[in-house]
Amino acid sequence: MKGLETTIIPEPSLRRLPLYHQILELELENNTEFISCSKIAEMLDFTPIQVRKDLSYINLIGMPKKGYKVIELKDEIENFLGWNRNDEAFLVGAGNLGKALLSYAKLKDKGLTITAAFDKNKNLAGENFFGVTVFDISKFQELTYRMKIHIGIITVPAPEAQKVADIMVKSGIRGIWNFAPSKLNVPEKIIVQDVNLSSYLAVLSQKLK
Amino acid sequence: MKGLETTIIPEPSLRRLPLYHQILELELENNTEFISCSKIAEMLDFTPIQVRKDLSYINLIGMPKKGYKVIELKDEIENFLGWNRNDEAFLVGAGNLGKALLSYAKLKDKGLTITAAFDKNKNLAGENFFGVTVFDISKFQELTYRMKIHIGIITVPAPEAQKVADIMVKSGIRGIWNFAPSKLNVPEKIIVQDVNLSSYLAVLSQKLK
DNA sequence: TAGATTGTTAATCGATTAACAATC
DNA sequence: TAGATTGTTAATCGATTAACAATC
Repeated sequence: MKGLETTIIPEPSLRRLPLYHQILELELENNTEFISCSKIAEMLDFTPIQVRKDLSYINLIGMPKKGYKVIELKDEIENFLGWNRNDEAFLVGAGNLGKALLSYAKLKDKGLTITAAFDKNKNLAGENFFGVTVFDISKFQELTYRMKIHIGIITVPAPEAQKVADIMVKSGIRGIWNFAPSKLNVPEKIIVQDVNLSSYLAVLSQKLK
Repeated sequence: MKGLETTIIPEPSLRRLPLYHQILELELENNTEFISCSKIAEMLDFTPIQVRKDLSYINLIGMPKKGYKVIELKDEIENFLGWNRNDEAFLVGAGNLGKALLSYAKLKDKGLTITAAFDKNKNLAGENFFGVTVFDISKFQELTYRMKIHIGIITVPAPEAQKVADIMVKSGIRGIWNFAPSKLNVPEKIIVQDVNLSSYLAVLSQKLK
């Protein structure tokens, strides 16, 4: 039994864990057995100290002089991130961006399976993209209840995002992954994760100057 | 003439500016004339202090008791972010994600126009998506030189991203917006902006627990 | 053994938050 | 005028970096 007191991981560290995982997958393909923080850092242009600190939030001991066993560290990160559990999500907006996400098979390896897509365009209902069936948006609530889904993905244009969010909230969705460039108005208890391309673009342009 | 000493904006503040801009566009549609930091903060679930601090990096004075003129603040943010200049970019990878970006008309309002797309699939050469022509990847270098492009967007699958980055570097691209979940190996002087979905997903899952 | 690397505590740095004078 | 809000300087908080003992 572990202590009750668990240091919670800072968000910046949490965001870096998937990057470490990606490196570990590459190294595993090369049959590397051990990897050190310095090696990981070098590959990602981070500092070794930062990598070591980040990994300290994970339940794993490395070996002095050798580093971490690649397979163990990879598994432990997956474990920490919950990538071996499998969450199901519903996606709303079967346009190009929606289809891009549906086609992205790697999501499954990261614990997320999109089990159905929805769209307001009735012509799309019944279509199948990358093995995922599209339903009319009117079916969202019923199916969410029936399949006990609690993650929703929004890939509709900005002006429709709020309407979709309202439907999701009403249907009992607890977490929303929002790809529309709109600030969603939802009850406090709903988790919203925004992917805002404009912010990236602002940083890129600034750095280019 | 301004002083030589300009306080540079912290990256977190820079990333928030586009969010403020979005709010201002909404308010402008509503014909709101003035807006205060508190109002902006309330709409985005930020603190008023943070908004005020962020806006202080921008060259604009507000009016005590009233706030900022919506139109002025909007223009000044656009100016600060360089959204009235227009940069041209080439996109490589005309799959679903690539098409999603090509269809996203709002990019133009943010100073970025994608003027051509490239793909290694020769069947796509000559196709036109949302007004943008697709060329074979072999044409990338020549067209980049000729059109003096210095921003590249990578929307190919992970295993091909490095190859594309190499072509971009060789062609004189200075900034890369990378949507592939791979760490790119490029010379130090090249700016890379990664959009890593796994990091978002990690944060969302963590918060849901 | 010597040396490299981990794990962890302490120091530093930078962003966020607070405080408050200036102003309309 | 009183009160709300800006603009800016100071205090706080948290993440990053440094330092160093422990270990194989």
